[in-house]
Amino acid sequence: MSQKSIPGIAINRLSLYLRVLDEQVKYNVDVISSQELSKITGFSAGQIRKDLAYFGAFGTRGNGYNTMYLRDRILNIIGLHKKIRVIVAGAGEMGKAIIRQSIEENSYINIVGVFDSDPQLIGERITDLEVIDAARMTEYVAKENIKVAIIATPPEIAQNTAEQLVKGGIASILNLAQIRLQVPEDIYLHNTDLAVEIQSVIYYSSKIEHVG
Amino acid sequence: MSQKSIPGIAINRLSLYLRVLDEQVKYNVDVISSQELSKITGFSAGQIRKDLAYFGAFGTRGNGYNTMYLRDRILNIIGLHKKIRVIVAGAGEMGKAIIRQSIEENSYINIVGVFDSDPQLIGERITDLEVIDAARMTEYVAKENIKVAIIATPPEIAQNTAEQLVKGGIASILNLAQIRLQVPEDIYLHNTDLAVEIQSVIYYSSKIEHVG
DNA sequence: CTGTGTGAAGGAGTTCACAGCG
DNA sequence: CGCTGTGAACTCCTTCACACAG
Repeated sequence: MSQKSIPGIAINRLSLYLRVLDEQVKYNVDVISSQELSKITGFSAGQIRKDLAYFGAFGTRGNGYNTMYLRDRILNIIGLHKKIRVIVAGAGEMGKAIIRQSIEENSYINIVGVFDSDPQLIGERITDLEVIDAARMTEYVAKENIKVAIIATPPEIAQNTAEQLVKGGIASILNLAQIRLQVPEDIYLHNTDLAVEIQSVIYYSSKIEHVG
Repeated sequence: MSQKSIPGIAINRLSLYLRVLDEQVKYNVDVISSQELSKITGFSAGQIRKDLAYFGAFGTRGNGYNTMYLRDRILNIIGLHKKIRVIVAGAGEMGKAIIRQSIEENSYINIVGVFDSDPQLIGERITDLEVIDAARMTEYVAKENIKVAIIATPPEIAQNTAEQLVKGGIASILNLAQIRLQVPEDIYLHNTDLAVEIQSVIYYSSKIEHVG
């Protein structure tokens, strides 16, 4: 099952191709070339072809890619066709932002539960989800067989939250808390640290005065 | 001023070293080795030394790095010592989350303005900031000479927002909206797309069943 | 003798250019 | 002929191993 040497970032790009394909399908465009995808996404046409070729030959030579077919292929590659259930730990502003964005702007992300330990938040509704007591999270993950979780808690409790998720049998975590987490080797952990991203942007703000 | 071939990701790691150094200074640790930094951050000791070496020789051989000195050097490298002013476009949940995180958890990010076009939000306070009418953003950026902005608007208005920022003279943008933006070449643009990150985590959730 | 600083080797990801299929 | 699919070249980043300073 281990495809040899697929760049991790290629998966991120597939998500972006998917978004473009959704639009094209909506506008009744049947076929799109790597050249056109390149113009829209900003990635090179060669890279797009290579990304797709990692997983198979989805296009028609001399013609391009069928938008509906390619979209379907990408959904299958990422695993979105299975509508995998995702939970969010933390119902603060970051948790709410994630849930709203996912529900309002992305039909492929299926968030089924939100947890928080703040009694003020428990029971509150975020879109159509009711915030559940975080004390019940481990049990929920185990019982419902949840494999993907997003940590959007304050940094102080993020490690403990991760441990509860692991205890419940989680496979994969997106950590949005501003702290490095320790998890067993067989758990996939991806950190997205917005403070780090901001600081990186600050760094470049002084480096690129009129290039060229 | 163009340092030769510094990996972009190295800057992100510097931000993380900075966070560790802050903690160590707080606990009155005077000296830290690349080995110890490695244990805390999870990056290899060699990589840490190399990252630092891109910018100079900050350690003492046989001893390690002075925590306060190294922290100061990193602040200077990233440009955080100048307390560069940052604005946020969009006062929805994502905007609020960013502002709260920055103000409560990160003393190096200096957010000075928030903008939104929703009359319901204009005038509302987020921590100590009052939401300003988005119609005044371009003028504000120009007048106050703001160089760094975060876009946290709905995707539909993100491109227009970017254009207003550019018109005002922005240098560098962190885009959190779920859309690809077009900006002039001399503007540094970094996209962090949480939907893409989630989908990537979903992809790996089915790929890494008990590695090894 | 410890831990930094660094060239050199290795690996990962991207670009190039073209062969090959429709 | 056009555009995909792909090996080979190239660039970028990481790891390695050791010289060297304190």
